Amino acid sequence: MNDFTSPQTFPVKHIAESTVRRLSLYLRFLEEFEAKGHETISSGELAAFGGTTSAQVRKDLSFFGSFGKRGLGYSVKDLTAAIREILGLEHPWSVIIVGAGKIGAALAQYRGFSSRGFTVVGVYDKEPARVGLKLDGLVVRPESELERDIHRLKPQIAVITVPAEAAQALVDRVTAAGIKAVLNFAPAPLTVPDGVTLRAVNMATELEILAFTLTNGTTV
Amino acid sequence: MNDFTSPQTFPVKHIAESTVRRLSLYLRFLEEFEAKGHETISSGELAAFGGTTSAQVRKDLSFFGSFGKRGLGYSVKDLTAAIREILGLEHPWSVIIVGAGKIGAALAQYRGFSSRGFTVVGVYDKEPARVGLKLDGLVVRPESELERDIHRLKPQIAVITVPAEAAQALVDRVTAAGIKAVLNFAPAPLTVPDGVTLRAVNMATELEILAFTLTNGTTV
DNA sequence: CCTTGTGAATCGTTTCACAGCC
DNA sequence: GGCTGTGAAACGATTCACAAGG
Repeated sequence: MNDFTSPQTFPVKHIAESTVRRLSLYLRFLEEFEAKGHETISSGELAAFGGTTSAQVRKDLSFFGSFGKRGLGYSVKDLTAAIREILGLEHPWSVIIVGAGKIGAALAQYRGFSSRGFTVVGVYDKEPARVGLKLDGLVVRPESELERDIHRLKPQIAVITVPAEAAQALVDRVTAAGIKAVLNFAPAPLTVPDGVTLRAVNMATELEILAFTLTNGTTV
Repeated sequence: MNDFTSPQTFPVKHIAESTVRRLSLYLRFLEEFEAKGHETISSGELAAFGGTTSAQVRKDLSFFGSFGKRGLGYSVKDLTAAIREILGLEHPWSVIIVGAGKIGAALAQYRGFSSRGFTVVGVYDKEPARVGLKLDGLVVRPESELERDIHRLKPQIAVITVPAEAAQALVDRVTAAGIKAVLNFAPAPLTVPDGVTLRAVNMATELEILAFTLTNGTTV
């Protein structure tokens, strides 16, 4: 299914979010597997880890090419490289964090980002009391510097960790300044201009889904 | 479709997670709408807020009963109450947080939980340096007290915010002690016994989905 | 013989469209 | 006339099952 000349161009139309989420999971497992010195892996082993089926694993990969050998499985090394490339992790991404409250500060210092190629290049807050605080080598900067810094450092991704009321105005500012993707932790639904990607993580919603499941038996 | 005698029993078989997630979103909007003094709302207004369609809103609600009046819309007050009941938010839930690192501490102090009926009744860490720290009125307790406290306070939900390596062992302990739902923030896939619900939030995966979208154009 | 890659079948979710009711 | 509630149609994702290839 893949174009035989250039393994790095993926002729993709539309990929389901669930597929991308699983690829991210497979990648994590492949890295562990590689660290343990294993050379090959089958779709079944990958599936066991991801809580899915071998057919699902093969289908997920088939959207992007054929990476395995029949009868043998996949080269751990090659598949790791292929998935990193599919996900766009071959080059690092620059991230700014807008809001240096508890969650913003926690994310700024979170090791899991840098270890996967996401570099936090700036943390911003409007509170003078927080500006200047050191978070793991980064100094919190005033929100007034946002536009200047975005033009200078060209980060692609903004993580929004301000209170709900302030979120939309800040998203408007960072997207106007050139940010192309937004990860929203504020409990408010945001809108972004065309061409900008938006994802939201809502802690309260996650707990509410648990509450629903607890009260309605084994549903969901 | 609803049983006419008791509005609080919902004869539900299987509800999609996406439906529950949207209900949580509708509830947030309804509360805002109520605060603004509006008395009724249509499925179209609710849809505009949730980024969905009026048919979707009506279908979501139809799984649980009929709450509106044809030609008129929904009573904001009644629909708010109905969704709170559907989600199981009529009574408060007790939550423990396992791991008092950056993210655990941030969640322990997060207002968005308590304001929606989730009460954090304990925060635990194994590091002696963190035990005794005060987080917004809660004192970090030693992990060794987990079982005793779960038996005593009967929390239903555990939020796991320890490093990946430690996560499975702690989930085993809290589920053995009686926890029925787990929200996992550790970047490790966990397994839970039958009858226990598990959800995972992975910050790195969220960024990776953004990276995929950025590198693959308007896909996902 | 084992495991991949993939059309075809199945299953689940969303959208359509309209009858029913305020 | 306007909006809900809901079967039916359309769409999308997952699972099946098997041909192809090491």
